[in-house]
Amino acid sequence: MPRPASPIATDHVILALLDEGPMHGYEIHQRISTMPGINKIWNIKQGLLYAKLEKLKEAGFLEDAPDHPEANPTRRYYRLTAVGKQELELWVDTPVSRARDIRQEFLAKLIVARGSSPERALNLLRAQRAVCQRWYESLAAQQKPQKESELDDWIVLSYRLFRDEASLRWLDDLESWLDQPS
Amino acid sequence: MPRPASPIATDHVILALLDEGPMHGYEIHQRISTMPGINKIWNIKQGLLYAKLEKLKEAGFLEDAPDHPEANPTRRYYRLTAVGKQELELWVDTPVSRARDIRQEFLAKLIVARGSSPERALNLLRAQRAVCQRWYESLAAQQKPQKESELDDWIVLSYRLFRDEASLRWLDDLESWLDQPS
DNA sequence: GGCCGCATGTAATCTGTTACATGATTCT
DNA sequence: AGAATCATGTAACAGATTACATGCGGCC
Repeated sequence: MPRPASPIATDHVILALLDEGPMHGYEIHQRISTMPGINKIWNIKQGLLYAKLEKLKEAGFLEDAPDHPEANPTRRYYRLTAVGKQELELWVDTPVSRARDIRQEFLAKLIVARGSSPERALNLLRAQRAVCQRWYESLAAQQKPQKESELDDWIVLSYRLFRDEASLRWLDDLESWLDQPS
Repeated sequence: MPRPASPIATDHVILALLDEGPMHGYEIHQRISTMPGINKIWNIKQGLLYAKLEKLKEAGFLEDAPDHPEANPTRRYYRLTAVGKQELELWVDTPVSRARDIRQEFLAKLIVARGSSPERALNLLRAQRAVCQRWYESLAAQQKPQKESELDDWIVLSYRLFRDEASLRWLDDLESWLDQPS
């Protein structure tokens, strides 16, 4: 199964839920749409969820759990496979590599990581901060163009500088916030 | 022709290019992929561009320009219609209504507006700032949850606060930068 | 009986990406 | 002649949304 080029956060949140134990589609949908934090980031449509579950099964990340006590023709339970678990762990511990992925994917990782352990969340936070720092520095290394003709390039660049600088400060704030359980 | 729910910036950049005069598909693609600023935001795939041109024609925003001196079976020229021009003007002067649309769509509008006139760009900038301010205030009105269970909600909220605050400062900076042609 | 909530899906449509097919023109 | 670039498109596929279809069970 080819790994998608840009990892899809929604899939991994499904895996994270199933890490708690076998679950059926409807329940997954209920859980996701009421999960604090996650339900502010995106909402998955029911139709798509069922399709995704089948795909995740084909990819080997999930398997049917017909032995589940409540499994029956009207309730189809899925369970996380070892491969799925491994995929999940890797995803959680890997910071995102594009600034635009902070908004949804990094937030999802962080929430999932916090559900696992505070240390894990802190490690992710620090790893992401280091990546963020590199983005910022490579942007800052580009100098303002003098020519009027390149002012449009600079507008885009300046936006990214503000955005990445804000991300850095936010990550710092969050770290000190999560570090001391006050 | 139904207006798409979330306006598509790429379509309007195509309209903006054609506002300069009739052009054929290949030329539009070349222009877009070398346009300062715009080419930092997105790149349109050739295959998609030709499909889009046909759709924009069906929607009445463009029309064929077979009377163009260089039009021939191998070069198909399009021209902006009055409806297309109107659609373009409206798009340029309307600030984006979701924070996430700053990154691509607002930047595209701003660059197109600057191509039209400095005043237009400044007006857009100020209108967007007002919208941004409202986002920020409605976010800031929500208080921190006390319960541990809602900390995940707060993480998402705090991210948005940082992001929107950075957008505001950036817009202010840009305004003073563009206001005085130094 | 009729409605609501549970539970699973399918079909149509849209937007976009990748890759390919086709042929003309221009450059060396 | 051959290669690069100009120029237009098609086909296959992927991801998501919307809307619909189906059936079960409990409640009023």
